[in-house]
Formats: sequence, structure tokens, C-alpha cells
Amino acid sequence: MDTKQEVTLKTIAKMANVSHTTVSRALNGSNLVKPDTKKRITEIAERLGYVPNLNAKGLVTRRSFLVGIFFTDLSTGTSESFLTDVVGQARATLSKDYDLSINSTRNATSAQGLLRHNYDGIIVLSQSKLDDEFIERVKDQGFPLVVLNRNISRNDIPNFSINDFIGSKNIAEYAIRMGHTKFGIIQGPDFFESVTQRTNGFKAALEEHDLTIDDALIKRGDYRPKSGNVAMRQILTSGDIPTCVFCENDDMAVGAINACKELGFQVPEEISFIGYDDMAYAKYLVPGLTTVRKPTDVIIKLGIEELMDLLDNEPENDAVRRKIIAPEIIVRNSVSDRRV
Amino acid sequence: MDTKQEVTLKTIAKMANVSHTTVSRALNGSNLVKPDTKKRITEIAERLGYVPNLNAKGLVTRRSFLVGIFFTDLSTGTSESFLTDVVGQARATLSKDYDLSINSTRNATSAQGLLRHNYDGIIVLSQSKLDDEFIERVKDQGFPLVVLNRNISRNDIPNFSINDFIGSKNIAEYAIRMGHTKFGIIQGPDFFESVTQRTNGFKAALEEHDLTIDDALIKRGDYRPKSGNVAMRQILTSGDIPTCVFCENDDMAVGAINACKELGFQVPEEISFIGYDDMAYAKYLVPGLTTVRKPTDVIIKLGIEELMDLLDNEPENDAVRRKIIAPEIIVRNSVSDRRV
DNA sequence: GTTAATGATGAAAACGTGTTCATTCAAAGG
DNA sequence: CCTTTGAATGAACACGTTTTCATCATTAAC
Repeated sequence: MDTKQEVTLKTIAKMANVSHTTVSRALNGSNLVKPDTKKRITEIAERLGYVPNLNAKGLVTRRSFLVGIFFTDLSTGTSESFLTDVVGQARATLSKDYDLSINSTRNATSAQGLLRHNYDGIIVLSQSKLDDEFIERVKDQGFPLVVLNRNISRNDIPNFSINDFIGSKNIAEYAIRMGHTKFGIIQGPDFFESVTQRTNGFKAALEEHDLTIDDALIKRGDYRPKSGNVAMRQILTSGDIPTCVFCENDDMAVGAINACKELGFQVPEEISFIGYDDMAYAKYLVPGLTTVRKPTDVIIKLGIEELMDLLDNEPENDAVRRKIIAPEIIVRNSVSDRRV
Repeated sequence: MDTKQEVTLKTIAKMANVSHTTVSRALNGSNLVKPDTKKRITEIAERLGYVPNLNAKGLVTRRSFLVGIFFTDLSTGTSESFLTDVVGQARATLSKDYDLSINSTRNATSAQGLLRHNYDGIIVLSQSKLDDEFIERVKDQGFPLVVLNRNISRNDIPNFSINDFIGSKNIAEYAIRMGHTKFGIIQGPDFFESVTQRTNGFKAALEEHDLTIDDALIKRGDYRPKSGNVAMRQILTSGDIPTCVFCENDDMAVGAINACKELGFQVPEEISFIGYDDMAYAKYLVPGLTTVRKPTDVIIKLGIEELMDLLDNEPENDAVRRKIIAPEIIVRNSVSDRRV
């Protein structure tokens, strides 16, 4: 029953008593072919279930009909919703001509076969400075390229990113306004640039208000709930207990809050919590999690639209588009009011 | 700086004073070429950064170097962790030769260009009977194919699935053993077959114990936390309140539990909850969520290994591998003990 | 020292398309 | 009626590989 790729242009040509050249033209909507022969040809093609050989087509037109989507790391939790969002939106927006190929920049860094598939365009969802080498290479090889999520230094590449520094700084200022002075932080994995930004943004706000944070109250997790739980237990059993803990993503916040309840601390009365990401469930935790919403849907939309431009038009673009978007603060009930 | 695809076999051939035939052989590790010429050639290729044209290669070898991964629907929440798991594991397991192309069976159902890219192999992550038409077509066209997650009727296709009926039935029996007799159900979207199975499995256990369930206590959500919240509010305000509610995924359970707390019901003392999926955070909710763990990692592993077999070996397989795996029950604290 | 076997290489064809250029044929212009 | 134009078509080449078959050089066999 293996009927794969039996019918080609020549098959159709014979049946229609024309050359394969004419068939090719007819099927590609050329206006150099008489209307009724065109009709005859398309009917035969339809009936035979003709599907063009993309390898042959791509060989001569120098295309691959493939858009590459590259993540920093596929195994890390954060990417989850990001991945589905990107794939979903890309599928909905991009022409059906293209297939989406998912990859990790890590796999691609190996010198050989970096980009075996000659992608027609590439989207990088960058979470780490380690991607720079990859981005550099892709750009220099002339691929249409868009970089999302992380702010990169090269300014000749379209780049839509999120300013996690500002997001964290703003949420810290909110907590300070609520009267908190003694903080803890549960960080994410150190190779994510978002982690550096979130930590630095939070600290920056503290400094501006002449507050300090004890290094012993800064723990590192891996963005998963369990690591948040472990880190919080360390903090709670160390004797030196903060009034407010900033968890660098919501998943870890869930684990950390759980640790408090297990050890008999009231949330948020005794200890307040701040999350990051505004996951779908954050609103429905008890207490509702005060967190930061990243406008990922916006940058994804911008990125895909930009790539479509790059794919359609000539590389003679006027201006390279770049944009840094500030996240939004979502205030719920997990930070208590300590003002006197 | 556009250096894409300038260096070909012939480029190298000229520099090495051989024919492109020899270069091809050398680079493909043929033993018909003298060791030192092979070395000379590979060095030149390396230096020039040669990368083979997969279109040309595929044209003659009739391959695409593409593995297609098809989901029922890309925009629905459930797929999230599934998607990342599959992509991650496939990337880790599969030979680097292959790219992974993500798709939805819905997009592919359109008659033309169903499978423009001539995938070397296909994995279908099926969640709905609607996929059957797609699966049928793929199989009949002779693609190496593996279907995961859902149990399909055709027995000539490798199929690794999860028995949600048993999972739901078992968890229901646990709740019954704990003394519950009056239940509610918050269902997922109706086009998912898992939803039918979960509902039927749960009901089956009730019947076996001569218990009935009021249809007014069966609400439908969309697998997102918010829909769980909405559904639970309807139940709570209807006057007729169950002692235990089965939410067909954890996300909806979060929303539902929240509704109880907002309206002043104690969980699990007054109302108990059961989830499904055992998401990473389920363990850290308060109370810890009693739920069902789907061995998705197992079926993904089986599926990818099977596909690798199909890709390597001849289609003359001995036996078609099929397996249905029962989920595991995870008992935590969200179901109260009502035994007298 | 001739023949047979082996090892290394190249020429040419093939894969299925798109595209350039030449050719045919009918209609239009005088 | 002859020439010119334009429309429709086909022949041939190109894209970058792999593969079959032939060729040449070298070694082994007797």
C-alpha cells in the first residue's frame, strides 16, 4: 500500500498530453497556459492526489519550507507554556507553506551540521547569554532572524524582549510600600539571564530605599515547585526569618508557600510571598499570588509578524525593529499590609 | 555576508583535485577511498565549513530528515507539558540527523498538501477520535507511524496508550472506600476522548457500588483553572452539595478548590477533591491534591524507541507493538476520611 | 611475464522540480 | 497575401547529491 511519491509532474504530463513544463506552470498558477489546459491539468493532478516533491522544489528554488524555532533548553520547565504559545501562534499566523521545526540552541552549537536544514527563517527564544554564539552565526550566514524574550546587544537583529529588571524592581517597590523591610529571594537556575535580571531588579529597589538583604536569605532553586519547597525550608529553619520572600517564578512560590504551611507559618500574615510569571493557576491559589505578568503573547506576536515580513519582502528592510516591553504587576493577596 | 550554501561537493572536489564523486564517498565514510585522500578531503570540507544540501540529498535518497509530531490541538492547555516532554525526549533520543516538525492533525486534514514534507516518520499524540481519519491516511501512505496516548482500533499500528478509564475508576473506588457517597464531576472539553474515559471510569465505579450521581452535579469545563472555578461556583450555589468532587485535571481542581475557600467551605473537611494528571505543583497545594499520575514519560519513551526501530530497520517487522498502561493513583490529603 | 584479481577513481545518469530560450501557431495589421 | 505580433507550448539545462558502471593502476597468482 506504499503509494508514496509515485505521481510526479511527468505522470500528469503524459496523461494530459503536454510537457512537464506546462504542468509545472499550470500548477503554479502561471498565466502563460491556456485556461482549459490548465483546468484539465489541475483536474488530473487532483484525481491522482499529486503532492509536489519539496526536496526537488526546494533544490531549485533554494528554499526549505521550514521555519526553525530555537529554545535555549528544551528540558527546563519555564519553556513549557512558552513553547506551546509560540508553536500555537506561529501555526495560526504563518502561511501553511511552512513547517515548524523545534530545536535547542544547545544541540545546534556543535560545529558540524549546525544548520543542516536550510531554514527559510529562524526564531530564537533566547533565555541565556550562551545563545549569543548561535545567534551570531545564524545572522552572519544570512538567515532571516528574529530573537525573542531576551535583550541582545547586536542592534542589526530584530529583537523583542521583556524587561525583567523593571518588573522585579516594581514589584519590590510595591512590597516596600506595604511596609516590608526584611526580604528573602529564591532564585532560578543561574544560566538564565532572566534570573540575573530578576535578582538585580529586586535588589536595586531595596538599595534605593536603603534596605539591605542578607545573603543567607538568598537561595537558589531550579524553577520547579520542589526546589522552592526545599529552599524555603532552609530559610525557615535558619532562625533568621524574612517577612517577605520573592520567588523568581510561580512554580517555586507554590512549593515555598507549602513549606510555610507544613512548618506552621501563616501566609501571608507571618510571611508574604511574591511570584513571577502569572501562571494560569496563580489567581486561584490561596492566598491569591501577587506576581508579575510577562507579556509573552505580545512579543511572540510581534516576532512572528516581523519574521513574516522578512520572509516575504526583500532583505532591504528600512529599519530593524526592536522593542523592550515592561511586565505588568499583578497584586493579589499574598503580600500582607505591614504599614503602621 | 550571505554565505549560505556556496560551498558544494564540487567546490571541495576542485580544491582536492578529485571528482565530486570521490568527495561524496569520502564524506559519507565509504571505504572505497584511499585513507590519505579521505583525510585531505575531510580537512578541506571542515575548513570551508561545508554543510550538505539536504534537499539534494533527500531528493536522491528519498528522505526528508524530518520526523513529524502531530497533536490533536495545539492551543489546548493539556498538551503543554506533553508537548515539551515529547519534544525534549525525542530530541534526546532520536539521531541528530532528524529535525522535529510540530503540527496539528487539524491543520493536516485539509485534503491538499496533507503531508507536503515527506516525513521519514510520524508520531501522533492523539487525544480525539477525530484523528482517526488522519491516522488512516498516514498509515495507508506507508509512513512509519506510531500513535501515542489514545487507544486506537486498528491493530496494525504501533500504539502506546493510557487507560484513563481504569485510572478514574480506581480513584473513585478509593474515594468510596473513604466513605464518600455523594459525588460531583467537573469534566474537560467534550472532544477529548480522555474526558469520556475519565467520566465513564468514574461512573463505572459508582455503579458497581450501587451509587448514583445527580446529573446536575456534572459540569463541563475546558481544562483551565478558571473553568474549574466557575463550575464549582455553580455547584456550590445550587444548594445540592456533594461531599467529593472529581476534577478531570489538576488545573481545574485548583480553580474549584479556590471557589470553595472563597465561599467559605472547608477543604477537605466539608468538600473533598480529586484531580487528574499529577502536575508538578499538585503535591504542594494545600491540601496536597489526591490525583492520578499518567505515565506519559513511559509511553513517550516506548513510542520514540519504536519509531527509531521503524526508521532503521526494514518495514518487515515481526509483531506490531501495542501497549495500554494503567495510571497510578496518588493519595494525598484532599480527600477526607468519612468512615464511621 | 602474462593474466587475474583487487583497489581507487571518475563519467554519467538519475532524483523531480523551476526556468530560460527557442519554436510553433493563430490572430492582427498593412 | 505577406509580415508582424503575441500567446501557448516544449526542449534543454540547472539545482547538489548519490549511485551504477566503466576505467585505470596496482598487486597477486601461476
